[in-house]
Amino acid sequence: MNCKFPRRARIRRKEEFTEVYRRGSRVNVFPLRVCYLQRPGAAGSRLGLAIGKKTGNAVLRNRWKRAVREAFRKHRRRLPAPCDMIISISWKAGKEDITRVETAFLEAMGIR
RNA sequence: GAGGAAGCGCCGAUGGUCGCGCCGGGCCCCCGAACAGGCGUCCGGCGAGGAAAGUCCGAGCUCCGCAGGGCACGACGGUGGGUAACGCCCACCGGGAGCAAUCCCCGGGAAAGUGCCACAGAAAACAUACCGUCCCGUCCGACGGCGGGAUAAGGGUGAAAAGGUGGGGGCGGCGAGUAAGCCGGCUUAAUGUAAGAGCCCACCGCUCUGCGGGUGACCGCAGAGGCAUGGCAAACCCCGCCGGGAGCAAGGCCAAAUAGAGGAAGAGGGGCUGCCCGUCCCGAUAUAAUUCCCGGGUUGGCCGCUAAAGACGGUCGGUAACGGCCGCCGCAGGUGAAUGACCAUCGUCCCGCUCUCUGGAGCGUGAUAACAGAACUCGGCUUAUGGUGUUUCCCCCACC
RNA sequence: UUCCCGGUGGUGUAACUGGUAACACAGCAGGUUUUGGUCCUGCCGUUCCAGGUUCGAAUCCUGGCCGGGAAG
Repeated sequence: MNCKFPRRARIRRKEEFTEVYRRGSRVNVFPLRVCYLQRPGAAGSRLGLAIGKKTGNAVLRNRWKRAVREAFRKHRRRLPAPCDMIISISWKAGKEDITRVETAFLEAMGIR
């Protein structure tokens, strides 16, 4: 199973972010908020992170990013169709909810 | 053994699996070929902190038609060192706290000037006025009023009242006399009797002078002066000393894109922030310097970018901060922002059970921490913090 | 990155050049009233926090915390 997560699987440009936000669909599974856009024919799915200052201090924000990236990396190849997704964190989430990132990610993928 | 005070450190270790970024190398792809570059893959190396934080100081570095003077403005403030520099550090001095080790101090000037010191109090700063007391003169029948003078040993206040403590005596008369002695008896308190200053003496404090010590802040000793001139400069201020401005979005290069098109103000504008002088640049009746408004384009990549006044070890100088020399190491470089996840063993800790010589030992479950994440780079400061190791010192108790 | 301003009852504001923390509304309690309203009285404060200067700090100084704003 290929579980790599290279840099080109990241959304890094402003216009790509705005396109996903404008034309994408949304799914909320606590503590995650996912905005995604299907891209048929693409090489693979891509991930963008939008974690603002309300989430916590720099250490806490880094923990959230790492947890979300790890869940995406593990299950990237098992997604039904290639798509771009932007994941942010619910403002109600506390730091104890980081452990629920992977199950929430799988649930969001199953709904889709 | 108990308590305390200063430092100096460490942030779990080892192995494995998967993953990310950078560097070096191998293979493969693109290409006519090579370089550069890209993609994939493999191997090796490196990959957050003592505060990376707050952005409070000081620098390096880069640019600004050189940066010059004066006034403003701002920062600092015992002395001597250290340093690239500092508002930092070290040592010492002075003051304060503590039995002590030790800790704390925005620690210059209040007889250069201005101002403030509420309430209370006679008075809050020329010891003068005021109230009180006494004497004299005058008015009045008297109480008392007015004027002048004397008296400082009176005036409950207040944060602060002209340095503090202790002892002596104080005033008038006699006496040659400011000495002794004798007589009278002022104020307060009920009598006896005691106490009473700015007077005298002693000590401490203060000021001045001289001598000695120290680079200096300052200290020690001796003498003199009864010693009229509070506190606040984290009030204005004065003195000394320092400061050109902006900041890696600095600044430079490449690529891409668009139309240097329209309107208004305009004789001065800008280079240093407020002003004056000086100096430099652009411009002066227009196709005008410059400023503003509306509209259009790009919001990609590379350099700067990590070697640092660097770390570690030794040695020498210095009380120390630190410096000289020698050896050795080469230590994160992201850019919608990498440094992560899981497993095993060991270590540490909490809880439960069992054994026990009450020191501990074994087993099981759980946790592996608090504060916290580099963004051009250093030197500091400040703030946030859970454990833990170790060194030195002080005080108390017990024993030898 | 650079710079500026502010923080006072629950809310909105005062407090001169340091000297008793004041006002309005709201809330609560009591009184007046047959009841309600009006009216009267009382209560409600770590002056954002911690130090310092001072006899005395909301005010002055230093360091934090939080909020807001300006320029590029």
